[in-house]
Amino acid sequence: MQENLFAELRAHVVAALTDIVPDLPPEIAARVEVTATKDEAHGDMATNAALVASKAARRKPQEIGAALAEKLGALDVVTKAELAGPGFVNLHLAPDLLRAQLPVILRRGETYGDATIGGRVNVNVEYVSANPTGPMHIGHCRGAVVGDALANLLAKAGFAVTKEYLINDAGGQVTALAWAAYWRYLEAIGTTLTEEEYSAEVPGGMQYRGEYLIPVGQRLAAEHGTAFATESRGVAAPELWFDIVRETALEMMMAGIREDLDLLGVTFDRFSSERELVLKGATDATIEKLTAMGLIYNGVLEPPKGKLPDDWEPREQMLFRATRFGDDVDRPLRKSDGSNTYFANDIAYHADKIARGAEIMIDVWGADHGGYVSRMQAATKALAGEGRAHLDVVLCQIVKVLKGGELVRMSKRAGTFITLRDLLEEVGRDAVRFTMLTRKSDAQMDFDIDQAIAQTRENPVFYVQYAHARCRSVLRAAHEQGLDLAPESLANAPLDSLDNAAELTLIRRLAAWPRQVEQAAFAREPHRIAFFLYDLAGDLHTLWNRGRDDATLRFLQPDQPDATRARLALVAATAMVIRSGLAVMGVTPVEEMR
RNA sequence: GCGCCCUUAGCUCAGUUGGAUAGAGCAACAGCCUUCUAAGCUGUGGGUCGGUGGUUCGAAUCCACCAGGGCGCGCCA
Repeated sequence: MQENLFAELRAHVVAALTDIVPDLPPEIAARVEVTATKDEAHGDMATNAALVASKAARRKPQEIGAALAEKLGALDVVTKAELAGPGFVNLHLAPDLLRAQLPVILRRGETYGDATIGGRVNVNVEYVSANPTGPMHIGHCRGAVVGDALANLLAKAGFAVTKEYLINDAGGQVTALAWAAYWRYLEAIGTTLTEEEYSAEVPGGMQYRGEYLIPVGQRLAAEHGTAFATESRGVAAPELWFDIVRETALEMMMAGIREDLDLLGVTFDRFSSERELVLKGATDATIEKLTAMGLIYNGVLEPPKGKLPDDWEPREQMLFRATRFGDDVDRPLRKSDGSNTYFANDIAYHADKIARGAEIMIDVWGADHGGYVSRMQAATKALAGEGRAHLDVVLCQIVKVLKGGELVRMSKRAGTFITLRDLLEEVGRDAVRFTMLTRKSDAQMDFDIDQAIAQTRENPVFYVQYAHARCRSVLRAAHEQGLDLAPESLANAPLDSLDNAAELTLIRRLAAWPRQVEQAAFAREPHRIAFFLYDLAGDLHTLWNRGRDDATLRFLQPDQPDATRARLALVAATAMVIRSGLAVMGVTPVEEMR
């Protein structure tokens, strides 16, 4: 008995097909699929084996299918196999085979569904990587949840996963942060400057005017008094204060971000610092390496088509030959002042990941970075050589927040944007995480606050949580009646009495969980777990409601201890799979609804 | 102008990687509460999968072109 019923049946199908077509090429055998049927009238599973083998065997699909149906129909585990449509073979499984999944689930617990397709390959999942210039807002939230769930999913599928966050603490925005924090410092020590007078003294003008930097200024004032200002409490020479102000601001911003991540339940194995890499000389070393490979040259880029930037002028720059790896244009590595671009540092960072052993890198980015994908992939191809380490990018489209049917406006200026913390306080962690996974990440999403906290079927969070709570409620009631609920005890229960259609539908769904994990991991689409759980919850609720019309279908049947134990096994297994799925999503299962 | 993403029921969205008669929730319509079990349940109606061609046994899915929406396009990160 295999844990994955689909894999088990597929093995039977491939064996039978090999008998019928002895010289079947392996690449054809690899295309054989065993899938769940859409329509239960078509049986439990269907295979495309005859269709994919037809061409290689030079025989009609129907002919191979008929032979296949005959062989498969003779198996103990198959009650009926029939040729259908253009050459599918539909399999009706022995109910015993389906029921036998329950003891497997109960014994495996939450590890049921763990897959091996990852082969312990090292995967580095990088997500969030919000600039440490302010609190996390809702735009970061989706990437955080998607990245975290994807990493969990890949781990469950058998990959060796590292969750990583890159702190962008090297660029010009950190300089801007320091100047903004310095303003709050001047305020804290009672400067007579106005904000606009100050801003005029800041190179490029002051950014980051949100109130969240006030505590930074207060701490600087508390620790350093007026030492960082002129005697008249004006702007002192940056040499005097800049490094300390920058460090203090960075430290406090990162502490806030880590708190936010913690509230969201998002965890990392590693925080990498861009500045540390730069100080180590990683960027220069990477540029040297690429130069040695003949991939760096100095040249002038064509101006972009369409509307020109106002200050466009042709300029010679150090360029990376991204076009050699499929990108549209070669990409600059140095700014005109000779400093490195962010792209250059990012190449060095990905080289660092490869050096640390990453075989697959997955970056979760916002959609506004979509134009950056092909150049980064070009760079990793250049660094890793064809075939080895490679980069996948998951783009998360923007999230619009709705409340009371109205769009909640977000402006990053003046701190009017919704922070992640605001959202968590209003909706709660579990609802935020689940809701963020109810769309595929490359589709735009409307986050409806009212719906996320509604207690109706429209709200998938509630619906799935409620299913779990109902299972637990039945198990609690059984426990109070003195029934033995130990997994091993339930696993040994006689299960023949589980023969109602709604019960078998639920078991089929449970049996599909391992395959669902594999496919979601393969596609790098954690949202599929949310949809699976929603369907599973629906099956459980349907069965529950059947008990309203037909009391013999209720879970606890005082006069029938064997039937009760069988149903408790089903309920316990259902709760187990829901927990297992919620664990991937990072959502807490609830024991009861309040 | 170019590149990437999106377009599926009145609305919000799935769609098992190319499979059978395209699914769910909401809304609409028709039934159902002295319940371990109505913070609902059961059923019905509703579709040219944005459009046009192509690839093949077979297309919502792959390719080309077109239309609409979003994002991006040298010295921001």
